Amino acid sequence: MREPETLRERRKRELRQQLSDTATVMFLERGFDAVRVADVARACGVTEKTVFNHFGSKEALLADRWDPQVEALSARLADTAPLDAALEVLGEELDFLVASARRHSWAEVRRFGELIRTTPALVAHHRAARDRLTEAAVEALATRSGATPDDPIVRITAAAVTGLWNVYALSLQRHQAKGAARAAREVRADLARAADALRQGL
Amino acid sequence: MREPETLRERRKRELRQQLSDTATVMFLERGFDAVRVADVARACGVTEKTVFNHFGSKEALLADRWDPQVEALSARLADTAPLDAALEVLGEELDFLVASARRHSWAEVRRFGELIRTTPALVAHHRAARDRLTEAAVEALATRSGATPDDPIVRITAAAVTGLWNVYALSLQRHQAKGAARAAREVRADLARAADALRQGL
DNA sequence: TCCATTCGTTACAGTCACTGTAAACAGTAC
DNA sequence: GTACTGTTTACAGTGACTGTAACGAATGGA
Repeated sequence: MREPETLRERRKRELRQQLSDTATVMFLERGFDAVRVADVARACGVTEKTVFNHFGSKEALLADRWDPQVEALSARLADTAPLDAALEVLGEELDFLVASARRHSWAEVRRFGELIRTTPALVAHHRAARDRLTEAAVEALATRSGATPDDPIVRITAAAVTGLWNVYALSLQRHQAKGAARAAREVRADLARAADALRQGL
Repeated sequence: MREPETLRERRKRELRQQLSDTATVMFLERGFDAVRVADVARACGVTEKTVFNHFGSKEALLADRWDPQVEALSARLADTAPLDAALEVLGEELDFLVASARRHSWAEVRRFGELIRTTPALVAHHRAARDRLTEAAVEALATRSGATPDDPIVRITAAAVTGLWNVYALSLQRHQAKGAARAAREVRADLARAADALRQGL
């Protein structure tokens, strides 16, 4: 079923990757605002316009983990209870973080989080991604339950589930000083407590 | 306790109001993107720079209802259970909408919502406001319960409560064609259902 | 192997939100 | 009246993002 990749497609994919990787490193080194899109373009030997042909905005250059998470959540929600689905996805995300910490360093991972948290434009981008997550949850929950995506129960469930990402982000920030493994454990515990609260009712 | 307002202060307040009102009308008439900040400035007999002295961004020019809602929610949460507090605030917001519909017209109110929903920059602004709401809820809940603002239970509660604004927005959109009074009633019902779901547990 | 089409890159010109600064110009306090 | 203070202005920038036309290189078919 999978067509062999044509040369044009490979070049495109590789350039895209190079742009994103280069930009991410530059952002981490100098800060998001201190890097101009033209800088990233020059570093990759292309025109500024080319960058915008590949990415819709400067923020989109940052290699973040949102798309995989949205996809993972959608997939899980098809056959798992909402809260469990969220906990599984976030658990995998923690695994990914710990693995990243091994590949690079925990300090690097922390700096990445810090960058997102302290850059207004990236915070906004982050919020947009969260909305995409909620929308995906609504979609999946509606499909599963046979309700319309307008159903208030579906909506509030999706919102509550997405709230766990809130807890995740803050808990991670809170426990990060304890090191990768320990932090991951604490975050898991916080998430479990939050999920229990939702299960039991407010 | 209240100092009499000096002339400078009055001028400032009035200009600010004029800028916001003028901009809002222009946005509704021509669309957000078709109005340049310089246009608003010119319409008010002032420089573009002056506009930015009063408002931090073009989006902030739009007269929205977020600040009062954030304040109202904070206040209620001090002495009311979270879900009830949210329902009361949103109920008052519906009253306000119905009153606005009487003052202007329901069509006008709908166009305002449409403007916000269809303009990406305003959607983003809206998301930022929602975060402020959540943050205010966290603050109030933590104070009330004696927990820290980092507490996962506090966080998830705040997120779930803020989720009701999600339901509100969508429910309003869904029922708007039925007219102000009827729509308000339906939205109230949807909110009550969503709140019950949270109370009972997911 | 040649040709036509397709598609990404480039050069270039432009828009517009937003910023910094210094000078002019109030209102305010004494 | 005079010094002080806060706001507006004129002006000159920055940088993200867009549209367009020309160019060149991969592609698919003859």
